[in-house]
Amino acid sequence: MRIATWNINGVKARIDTLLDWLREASPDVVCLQETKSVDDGFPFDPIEGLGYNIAVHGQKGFNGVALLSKHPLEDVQKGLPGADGDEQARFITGLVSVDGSALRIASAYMPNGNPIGTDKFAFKLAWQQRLEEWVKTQLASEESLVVAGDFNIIPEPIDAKNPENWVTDALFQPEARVAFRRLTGLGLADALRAVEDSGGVYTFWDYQAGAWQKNNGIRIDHILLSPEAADRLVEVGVDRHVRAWEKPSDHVPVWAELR
DNA sequence: ATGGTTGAAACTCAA
Repeated sequence: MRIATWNINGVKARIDTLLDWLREASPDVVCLQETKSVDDGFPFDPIEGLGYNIAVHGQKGFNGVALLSKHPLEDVQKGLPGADGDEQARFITGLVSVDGSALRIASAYMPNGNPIGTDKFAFKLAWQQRLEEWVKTQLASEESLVVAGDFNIIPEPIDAKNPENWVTDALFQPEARVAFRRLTGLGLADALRAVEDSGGVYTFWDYQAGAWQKNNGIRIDHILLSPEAADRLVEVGVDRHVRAWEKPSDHVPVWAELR
């Protein structure tokens, strides 16, 4: 079964691109981020037409996450626990059942956190802490777990074409990277790093300053797997060709094939 | 150092 994550940067503006990619890649489950749509405006019909069940957690203008699944989607939960009054739609999980075995899948859109030294960066660190607590709870249960999404974290210097350009950016701050490393320390495998030599593999290229043309990219979209899920991992990929399509998102899909 | 681009929705913000 193939599980993918993609920061789509506006699901309504990107619907034709999304449908083209769904037809091409035919993933079983897709975690979307930055849908930038209220739930009522989400383009359910054309996606359902390709055989997907859909769960959405949107808000007006910004953020927004969704799960698409060719298999039954149960026990959907919206929002990341741990902070009263957090209205930002950045987290949705569901239980996907295939052949009698269940997999807990989360679509996560971690705060960007720029600029550093502001309440935005503090919110990012707090959100990472809340995600860690949620993961700990899940790992204590019997379910296999996949946390996929835009983590807005460059884990290591090899995950950026020009790491020196990111030293003052929230995506490359030591505190945020350490928080990401705590997730892998809990036993979650960074799928791409586990299977491939992931140096020089990027998932995001800025729209500005010809970043794509210069391959000035970063790897910030990740698929994290619990030990039982990692045992089933057979292949990982980044669909970088999608970045060259017309009207692309600034992110490309990342996927993992599980037995 | 600055400016470079995009989406959503409102004439600016977040990324």
